[in-house]
Order: sequence, then C-alpha cells, then structure tokens
Amino acid sequence: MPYTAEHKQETRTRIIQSARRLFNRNGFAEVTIDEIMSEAGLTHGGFYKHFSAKEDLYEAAVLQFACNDRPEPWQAHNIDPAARGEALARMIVEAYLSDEHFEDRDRSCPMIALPSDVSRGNGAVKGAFRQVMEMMVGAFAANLPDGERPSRERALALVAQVVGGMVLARAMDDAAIADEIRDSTRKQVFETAGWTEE
Amino acid sequence: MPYTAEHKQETRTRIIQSARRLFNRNGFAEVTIDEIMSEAGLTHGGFYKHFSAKEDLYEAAVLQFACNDRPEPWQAHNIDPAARGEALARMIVEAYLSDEHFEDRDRSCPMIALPSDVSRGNGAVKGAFRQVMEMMVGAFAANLPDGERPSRERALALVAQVVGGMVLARAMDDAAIADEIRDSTRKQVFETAGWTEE
DNA sequence: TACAAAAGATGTTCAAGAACATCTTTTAGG
DNA sequence: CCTAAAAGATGTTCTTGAACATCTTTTGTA
Repeated sequence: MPYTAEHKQETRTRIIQSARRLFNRNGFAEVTIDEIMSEAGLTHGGFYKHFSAKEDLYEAAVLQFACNDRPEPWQAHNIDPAARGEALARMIVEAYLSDEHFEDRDRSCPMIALPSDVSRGNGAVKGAFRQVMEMMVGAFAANLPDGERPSRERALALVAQVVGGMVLARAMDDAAIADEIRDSTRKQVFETAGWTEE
Repeated sequence: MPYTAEHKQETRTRIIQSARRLFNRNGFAEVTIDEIMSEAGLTHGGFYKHFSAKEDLYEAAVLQFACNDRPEPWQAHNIDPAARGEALARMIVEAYLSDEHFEDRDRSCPMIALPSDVSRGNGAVKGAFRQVMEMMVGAFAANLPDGERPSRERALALVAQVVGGMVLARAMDDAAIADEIRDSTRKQVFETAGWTEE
C-alpha cells in the first residue's frame, strides 16, 4: 500500500486547516474546493479521496477547533496552562475577548466566525458546533465561583455574552465601536463574576 | 410618466421584504436574484430597475428592520407600546428572547440571522447593521435603571448578551439546548438588571 | 386617442464551481 | 527491482446564477 497512513492523515489535516481558515474568512458558500486544496498545496482532484462532499469538510473544519490539542496563539498568549479555578475562567474570558482573537479571523473560534452559516447547515455541522459550545460551557461551569444559580446556567449565559460581544464587534466597520462593544462586554462579565479589573 | 411613483415604491418594498425573508433564511450567497423576484411576484429582469447589484439589495434588506415603522409580530405580541422606562426595557428583552422571535426566522432581527454574512460584507452593509445595533442600544440606554457604569456601556453589554444567546440558540439542532441557552440568558439579564421573574 | 417613458418580462452571455472520470505518481511489500 | 494499490493530478460535464440587452406592457399626459 503506497503512501503511509500518517501521510494521508497529515494531508487530511492540512486540508482541514486550510478549510477552516477559508471558511472562517469567507463562509461556507463563498469558498471553493479548489481554493481549499490550493492552500493545502494540492489540486482539486484529490479532494474526494478525503471527503465525500464539501459539507463533510465543513463539519470537520468546525470540529477541528474542539479537537485541536494545541491552543491557538490567542489562547496561548492569554491563558496560563497552570491556572485553575476562577483565575482560569477569567483568563479564558480575557483570551476570548482579546485584541488578538478579534483580529485573528483565520484561527478564530467558529462560534464567532460561522454562527449564521451553521444555523443554515445540516445536522452534522450543527453537532460539531454544539461540541465547541459544550467544551467552552464545560470549562466555565467547572471554574466559575460558586453562586446561587446552577453553574451550567451561569456558564451558558457567560458563553452567550462573550460570543455575542465578539460577533457584534466583528460585524462593525468602525474599529472604535467594535472596541467599545468588547470593552462593555468584558466589564459586564467581570462585574457579574465579581472580578476586579487588572 | 407611466406607473406612479407609489407603484414603484411599493414594488421596491415588496422586493426588499422578499429579500429580507430569503436572506434571513439562507444567507447572502445562497439566495438568487431570481428567487427574490419570484417571491415578490416579479421576474428576474426587472431587478436592475430597482437595484444596481445584489449587494445593494442586501444593504436595503438589513436596513429595513431599522427603518420599519411597524413592529414585527414577535415585537407587537410582547411589547406594550404604552410602556416606558424599565418596564419597556424588560419587554424588549422578553420579545427578543421570545419563542416567537426564535421561531420566526423570516422576520428575525438581522443581528441574529446575518452576523457572519455581514462581517464578510462591504462597508455599506456593515453600516446598515450598525444602525440596527445602535437603535437597540439606544432603546436600552434610555430605559435601563440608573447604575454605576454609564448607561451606554451597560446597554451595549446587554445587546451583546441577548444577541449572543439567540445566535447560539439558532445554531443548535437540539431544541432543548436551544431553550436552555435562551433561558439562561434571560435569567442572567434579569439578575443583572435587578428584575424579578414573572 | 395617440404617444412616450418607465416598469417589467423575456432572452442571452459568460464565468464559476461541484462532482466525477480518468490519468500519473508514489511507495510499501514481495 | 518489480508490482499494485492508493494518493494525487488532469481533464470533463453540467448546472447555476449575476449581469445586461432587448422586447412588451402599462399608464400619465397632451
């Protein structure tokens, strides 16, 4: 059997990374298989050796963020891997709302880059999207300080808030307003959690 | 001059309504001019008598929500037009997070249906989107109870939260989780504002 | 009642792109 | 070093859709 299984896996990963980058930037419909394969250093013909349809790749691209073992730069630069508990939750919020994440559209969280696309997508894509959300909800639920309401409930609201802030900020063409939205979101989250700035 | 100016205006409005419905459901790229015109009871050829490009219509469709004088059903059924101040702000939140709004994709707020599309769009579309956001921010800023932080700041965070909750809920294929997200969002908003349920 | 100007319909062009069919290259195993 | 099986490249088909060009219909005005 020619080409090792690892070779194929690596190629597959390259395709998914290329796809994630392009989908994040341009959305599902505006990206062509040819573009994705070219960015991965391949030609369009090989695509169907890895995926049976464009939608399958879309699902894989969303899932990649949840299954990726190494953090994105905007995560690595803001989160101390040794942190635990409340300090960790706070760092996750700061990473998520950071300038770096705001600007890094290529490696952005799919919840920010693709929510409209996913809401029109098939069940598989939505399932992948849900996994991403549950991962983040789980991280918050496990690390939020105790409170009156259930931790999952508060974690869900927190995710909605930071996702909403980033989604709106990305849709602005005025950078000052985009910053204002992220700032206001961060302040509100901090107040709710009882954290103090700096 | 044949056809009255009102006739043309009415036709234009029909086109925009049809477009808004279809864009909300399927996104910018997945909708064809032919579909839009058919839904408006016209054929594709007449399109360019009203708009110079598909993107122009997109902008008009987003703006329509901000400029529409009569409220959508999901607004009318949840907001008492006589309400003022805090009671009004609360009703706006309830309408926004309502089952009816969640289900009414056709007449949904564009901030929920189209944020990913808009973030990839041109400046004109983003400008229209910003107008929608500023309208909602203004409504909250004017009607939120006094607090320590500036009302605009709190209004922005509130908009981010309800938009985020609805955007995430719409991207779920599991109705129970979608409801859970909206519920958690509403509870958090109420707690922050100091409102009590029921 | 004829006319003209604009709305709207019909028809055409051109390019893009998903899917797939068929070549060519690569490399593990004998 | 030969072979074959799979990866990947090249090439083809067929549909779709934006843009625009050119008809036809409508209706206010003279």
